[in-house]
Amino acid sequence: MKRITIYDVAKEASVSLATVSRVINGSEVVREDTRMKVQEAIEKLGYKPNAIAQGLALQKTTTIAFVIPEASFFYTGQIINGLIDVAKIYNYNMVLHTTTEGISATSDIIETIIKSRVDGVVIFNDKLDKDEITTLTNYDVPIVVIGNRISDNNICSVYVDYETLIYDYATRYYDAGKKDIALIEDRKNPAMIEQLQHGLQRVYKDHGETFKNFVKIPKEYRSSYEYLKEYFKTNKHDLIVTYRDSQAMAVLNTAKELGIKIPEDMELVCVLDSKYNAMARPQISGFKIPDYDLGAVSMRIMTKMLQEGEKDGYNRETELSYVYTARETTK
Amino acid sequence: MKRITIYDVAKEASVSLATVSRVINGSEVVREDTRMKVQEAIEKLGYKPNAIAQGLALQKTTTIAFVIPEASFFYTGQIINGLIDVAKIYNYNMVLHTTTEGISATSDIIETIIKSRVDGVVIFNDKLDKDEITTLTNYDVPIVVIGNRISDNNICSVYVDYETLIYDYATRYYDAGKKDIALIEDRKNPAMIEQLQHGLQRVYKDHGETFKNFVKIPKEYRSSYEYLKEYFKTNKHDLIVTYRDSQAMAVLNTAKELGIKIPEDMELVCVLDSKYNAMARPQISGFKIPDYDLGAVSMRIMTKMLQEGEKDGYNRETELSYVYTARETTK
DNA sequence: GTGAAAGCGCTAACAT
DNA sequence: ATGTTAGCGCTTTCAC
Repeated sequence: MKRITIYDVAKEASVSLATVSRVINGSEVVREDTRMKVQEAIEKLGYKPNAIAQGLALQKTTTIAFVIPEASFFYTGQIINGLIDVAKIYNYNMVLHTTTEGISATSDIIETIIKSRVDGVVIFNDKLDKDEITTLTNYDVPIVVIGNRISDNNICSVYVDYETLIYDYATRYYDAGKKDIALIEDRKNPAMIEQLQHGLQRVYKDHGETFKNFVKIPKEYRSSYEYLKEYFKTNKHDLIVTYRDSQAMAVLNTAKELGIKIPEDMELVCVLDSKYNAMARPQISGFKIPDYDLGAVSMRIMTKMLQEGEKDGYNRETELSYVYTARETTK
Repeated sequence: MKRITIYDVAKEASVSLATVSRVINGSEVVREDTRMKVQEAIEKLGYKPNAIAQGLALQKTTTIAFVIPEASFFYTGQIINGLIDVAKIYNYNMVLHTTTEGISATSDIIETIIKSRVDGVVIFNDKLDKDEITTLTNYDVPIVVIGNRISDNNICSVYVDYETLIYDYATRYYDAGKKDIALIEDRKNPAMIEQLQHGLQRVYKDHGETFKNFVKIPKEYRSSYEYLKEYFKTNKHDLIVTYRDSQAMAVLNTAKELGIKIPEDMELVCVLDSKYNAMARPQISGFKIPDYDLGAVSMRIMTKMLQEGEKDGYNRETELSYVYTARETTK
C-alpha cells in the first residue's frame, strides 16, 4: 500500500504542495475555495501528514521522553497518567524509557533519547544520580525531574517534601512522649527512604538525641515480611513508619501473628497511601501523595519551558503537598 | 547550541558524508584507518545521528506504539515492563498512548499513531472494539492485541483464556456438589468479566442449568465494597469469583464484618492474583497471570512480524497459561 | 493568494 | 574503498 504524500494531495487538488502545507497548518492566507479543494483531496485520499518529515523540517518532534526506573508500582502508573493527559492537551507525544537494571544502562537510554531529538525529557528516578542528569544538561534539552528537588538552567523539578512531611508528623509523636519511632527500610525506594531518614534524624537532633531505629532488611531475607516476623519478636516501638503499602501490611500481619496490638501497643503509618491501605484491617493511616498531579504538573511545566516566550511563567522548583488520612493504625 | 550533523563530521574527518554514514551503520567496506579517522571526529564533535532524519530516509522509525486504557493497574505496569524489556533488546523505542475517557477518543489516538509512522502497534484494551482495530488494519501496520483472542492478516494476539480457566475451576466445584457459584462484576474490566461469565455459563449449561449469580454493582454505589456489604446480608454462595484483588479484599472484609466465615461458610477466589492477595488475611487464592510475559511475548511477536523474512516464524494467536495458587480462602 | 525551490539530516544506489 | 547524488515528506522563504 503506497503511503500517500503531500504531493499526491497537491496533484489531486491541482495546487502546489506549498498550498497543501498551508492548509494543513491552518495558515490564514489561503483563499476559502482552494482550501476547500485541498481539504476534499485530503479526505478523498485519506492523507495523513508524516510527523517524521514534519519533525525534520521543523527541527522539533513535539515529543517528550519519559524515563522511569520500572513501571511497576501503582503510583508510577498514576504519574504516567498525569503526564499523558496533559501531554495530550498540548498535543505532545510521549516516548517511554525504563532503566531496568541489567537490561539497559542509563547512559544508553540518554543516548537513544538524544538521538531521537525529543523536545524535552521528564525523569522520575530514584537511582539516577546528579551526574547522569548533568550529562543530559550538556545536550541542552529541557528537563523536568520528578521526585527530587533539583534545578538548573534548563532543569525544573516537581516533588513532595517527604523530609518535612515525616518531620512534622514524628515531632507530634515525640512531643507527646512517644519517642520510640522506627523507620522500615525499602530497598526499592532508597531515595525516598533517605528523605524520611533525614526527617526523623532532625526530630531527634532537635532534642539532642540521635535517631537509631532504622530497620534494615538483611539481604538474606526474601521479603520484609520474613524479616519483620523475626524483628518484632524482640522489638517494639511507639510508631512504625513505612514507605509503601505492602510493607505496612507486612507489619500489620506480623504484629497480629505475634500478638502485638495495633494501634494499642504500637502505631503504624504508611507514607505512601494507597487504596490497599483502606482495605487492610485495621485500616492503615497514610499520606495521600498527589501522584497523578506529580505527572500532570511536570508536563505542564515542560510545556511552559518549551514555549520560548514563557520563560518566566513557571517556577524552577515546585513542591506539591499531601494530605494525611488518619485511619485505624494510629491513635 | 548548534546541532552538529553528519556534514560536520565529514568535514572534520575530511571524508564524504557517505563514508560517515557507512561508519555509523557499521558497513564492512570501510578501510580501518578511515574508520578510525571518522570515529575520532565523531567523538570529538560529540555527534549523535539524528534518528528523525534516519527515519525519514529509511522509511521506518524503529518505534512501536503501545495503547492502553489507562496506566493504573499493577499488571498494566508489568505488561509495559515486559514490552519495554524486549523492545530494548531489539532496539525499538516505545511510544505510549492512553485512551483516557473524555480526554482523548480512540480515533484521535489512531490518528496520531498513523501520523507518527510507527513500525507497529501493540494494543491492550478492554474497551477498544473490533471496529477500531479494523480502522488500524486499513493502514496496514502490524498489530499485536493483548488480552483478546483475535487475528487477521497483520494482526496477532496474545492472551490468557479466562473462559477455560474459570470453566475448569468451577466445574470441579460443581462436581463436588458446591453448585452455588457467584461472579462479582468489575466495571473496569468488562471484557474479562464477560469471558468469566461465558465460562461459568458453560459449567451450568453442561448440567442443563443456567448461571444466574452474576452480582452487578449498581451504579449508585461508590465502590463494590459498599454494595457487597448490603448484598451479603441476604446472600451467600459456595464460591465467590472476583477478577481483581481489590474486589476479593472487599468480599473478605464484608464477610468478616457480617460474620460469614471464609472459607468455611463461603469460599473465595480472585482470578487475577497479586501480591496483595498473599498479604490479605486469610490469604486469597488466585491465578498467577503472566502479565510481564503478556508484554514480553507480544513485543517478541511484533519484532518477528517486522522481519520480512520471518513471515512464518510466529503464531497468529498465542495463548499464555496461568498457575493456580491455592491459599486460605478456598478449601 | 499561490508556486518554485531550498533546505531539514540521513541513506542508498550509482559512479569512480 | 570512497565520493556524488537523488530522494525520504514536509516547511518556509522568496518570487510572482
